[in-house]
Amino acid sequence: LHYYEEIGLLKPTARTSSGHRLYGRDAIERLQQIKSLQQLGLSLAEVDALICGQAISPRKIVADHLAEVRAQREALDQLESQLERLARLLEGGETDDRAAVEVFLTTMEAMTMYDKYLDSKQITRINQKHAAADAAAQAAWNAALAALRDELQAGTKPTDPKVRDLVEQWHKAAAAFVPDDDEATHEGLMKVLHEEPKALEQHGLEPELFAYIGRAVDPQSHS
Amino acid sequence: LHYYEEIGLLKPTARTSSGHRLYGRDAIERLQQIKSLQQLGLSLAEVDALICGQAISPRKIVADHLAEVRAQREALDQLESQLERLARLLEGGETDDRAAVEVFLTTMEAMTMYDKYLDSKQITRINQKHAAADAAAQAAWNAALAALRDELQAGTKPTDPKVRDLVEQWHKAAAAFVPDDDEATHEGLMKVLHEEPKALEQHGLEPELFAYIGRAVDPQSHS
DNA sequence: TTGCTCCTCACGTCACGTGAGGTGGC
DNA sequence: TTGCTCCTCACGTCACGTGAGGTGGC
Repeated sequence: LHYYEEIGLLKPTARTSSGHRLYGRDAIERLQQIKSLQQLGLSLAEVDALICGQAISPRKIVADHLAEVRAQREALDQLESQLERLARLLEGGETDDRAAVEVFLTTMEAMTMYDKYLDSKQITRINQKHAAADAAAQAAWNAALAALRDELQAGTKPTDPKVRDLVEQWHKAAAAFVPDDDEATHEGLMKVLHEEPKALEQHGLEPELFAYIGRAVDPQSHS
Repeated sequence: LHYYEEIGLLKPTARTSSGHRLYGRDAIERLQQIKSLQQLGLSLAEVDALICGQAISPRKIVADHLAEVRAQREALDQLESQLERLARLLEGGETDDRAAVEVFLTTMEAMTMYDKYLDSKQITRINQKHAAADAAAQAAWNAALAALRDELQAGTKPTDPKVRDLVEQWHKAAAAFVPDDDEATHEGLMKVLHEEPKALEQHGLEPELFAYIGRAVDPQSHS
């Protein structure tokens, strides 16, 4: 209240001889106006412009503010769903706090990585599919990768039918985790895996193994 | 970036002989972590607690923040609809800025008054009904009030059948503006009119006229 | 020599909140 | 005399941004 006086918004109606502030009806009404306008999210500078009769169009101020509030709310909407996503990912995790922080930071990193290549709808769909996938699908994925790793270490050529067969199995296992009706999602995921080595790591894939699979699918590829 | 250093969040990996800061891979990774956590809406103090390994449960932090963000978003939702309401009310109004400010402040005042007695759903319904009402309904309302005002000035007793008949007409006109299927809305509106003289004024009713109508409806009332 | 970036230090932002130290009215 | 509220003045908040004035590297 003293602050409003300092910036010239609200003057006490009078002062007692000892200096105490006295507020009359008019001052109280003005205070209520100020508070109402503030509740709309207007800054005190804007409130001042309106109340002190700077002849500014209130329609414009309200419209501008509405646009701003809409933008903020949309940002908060997005933030909310991101936090929900994060909360779900952390749900079953570590109970030890130090380890949990590790997981947390890694998860965050993964999320920002995926956000670079996929939009929020695509990510939501991937998460849904991922949550719906059962343990068997996970096991199949791991088994295919382990077998491929063995072939890589044994020096089997990527063009070998055995390898191609394993890659085929791996693809089938992957299909349980990824929506299969959207080409853009597929492309985005492949981009992540190609350009972010850390993303490979988080899925239990070494870059060498990924390159090996790549050569099995497309023998012309050089990477 | 200098600020992060000041509060001890991020140290440059090294300095050149002339004092220029050099940031290595590790510092950049840390910076990305900081930025990610900030984007989630965490304060730098919380980021510091997480990153510097104060062993704080990230699940709790995320859950707390999610609750906070939800509350903020709900507040913004409400603010948004309030601003929309205000924008609609100002839509057809004054083009002169100074007069518009008057209307604006009066409208604001009315809105805060109604908000004290009715919840947002009730207000939305009233506004819908109000917007749907045609000019004839408005004319009927005005005519009934004008006739009642004449009877009051002529000294007709409120118990007179003529007056009761006019009050009946006024009630019918009012029904065009107010949802008729919710008792609570009715009660709230009556409370506003009884306790806020300014609300009466905004509807073109003097307190004396309102009291006169009150006596016509309920002769026992003393006010 | 001329720009250029980087340095440090300090102050401003926004709407208050919180003391420190003092005084008037009951 | 004892609490109580009110006064003024000044500094803190949060995450920087923006100068002022200076210096190193090309």
